[in-house]
Amino acid sequence: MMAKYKDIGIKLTPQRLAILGYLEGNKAHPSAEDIYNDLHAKYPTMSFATVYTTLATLRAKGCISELSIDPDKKRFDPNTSDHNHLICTSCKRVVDITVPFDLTLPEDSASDFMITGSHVEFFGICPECKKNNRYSREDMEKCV
Amino acid sequence: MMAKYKDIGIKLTPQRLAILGYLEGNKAHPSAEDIYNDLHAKYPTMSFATVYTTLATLRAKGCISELSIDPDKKRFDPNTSDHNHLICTSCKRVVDITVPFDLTLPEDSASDFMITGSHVEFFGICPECKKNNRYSREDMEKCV
DNA sequence: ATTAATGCAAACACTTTGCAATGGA
DNA sequence: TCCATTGCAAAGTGTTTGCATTAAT
Repeated sequence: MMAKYKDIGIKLTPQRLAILGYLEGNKAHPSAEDIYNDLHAKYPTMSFATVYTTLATLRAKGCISELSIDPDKKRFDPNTSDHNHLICTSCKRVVDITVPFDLTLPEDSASDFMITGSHVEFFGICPECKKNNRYSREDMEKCV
Repeated sequence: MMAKYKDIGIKLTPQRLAILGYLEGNKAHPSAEDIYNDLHAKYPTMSFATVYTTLATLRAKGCISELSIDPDKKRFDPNTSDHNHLICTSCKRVVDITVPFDLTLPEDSASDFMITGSHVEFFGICPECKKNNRYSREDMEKCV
């Protein structure tokens, strides 16, 4: 995410500024629906279409990244620097993992792919779900 | 995936046997649609509903796992043992990575989660897409 | 003034579900 | 026989798109 929105090179409409402001420093890895729901109260004219198209635009500009961490919906991350994630398989909360890992892939394991990146996901049960017993054996086996 | 299907403990209908046979040793990480398309020719009565419900049943029985590697559709893997994946961000081909990684997560990084598993995904461009120039800068930045 | 962005609603893609009919066990 | 499974079609999610209107530059 950029410091000054003008540098992004897109028209700064009130809707886009609201979305940019919402995402700035946001560590919740929100879905499009999360964003719409939270912003619609304050910006009644905010539409789903605008949220979706703005997210697509910001992604194309490299301002945010799209996570396929949740099998049921896309989640968005304003932190585009290299990092990994820890996911609660019960409530789908996602938290950042900033410790680095050595993910050197032996040349002969790469199947002649041109490797461009990697991502580690840890699965688990978050403290809240644990405390409230909101988890089952299935949740624990399920890796999102 | 089990050696003898009887051990799974489900009714072995022709449709389920077809799906089980299709998945056995399958390294393509097919989607429900892939499975339906490939089997429908041979088993004309095979329906989408049966594919979906059978996949859900097999997953609940622990015979297959569901991957959220592809943001647009669920992919299924009959290999339920611990392994990782390499994904072509252009054609969405998924290949197995069997080399192990040390993914020890420091206690203080786990945010009090009860860790239950992990998964590494590598992104890249497969040889076919590379050869046919079926990739863009966007594809290479896109991490599925 | 130009041209891109907006809101709406319809369309789309993937998945799930209700229900009567079927067929394994 | 009995009850789970099937196929169909409808419904349910999440996402994208066409288009007339609006507004940022």
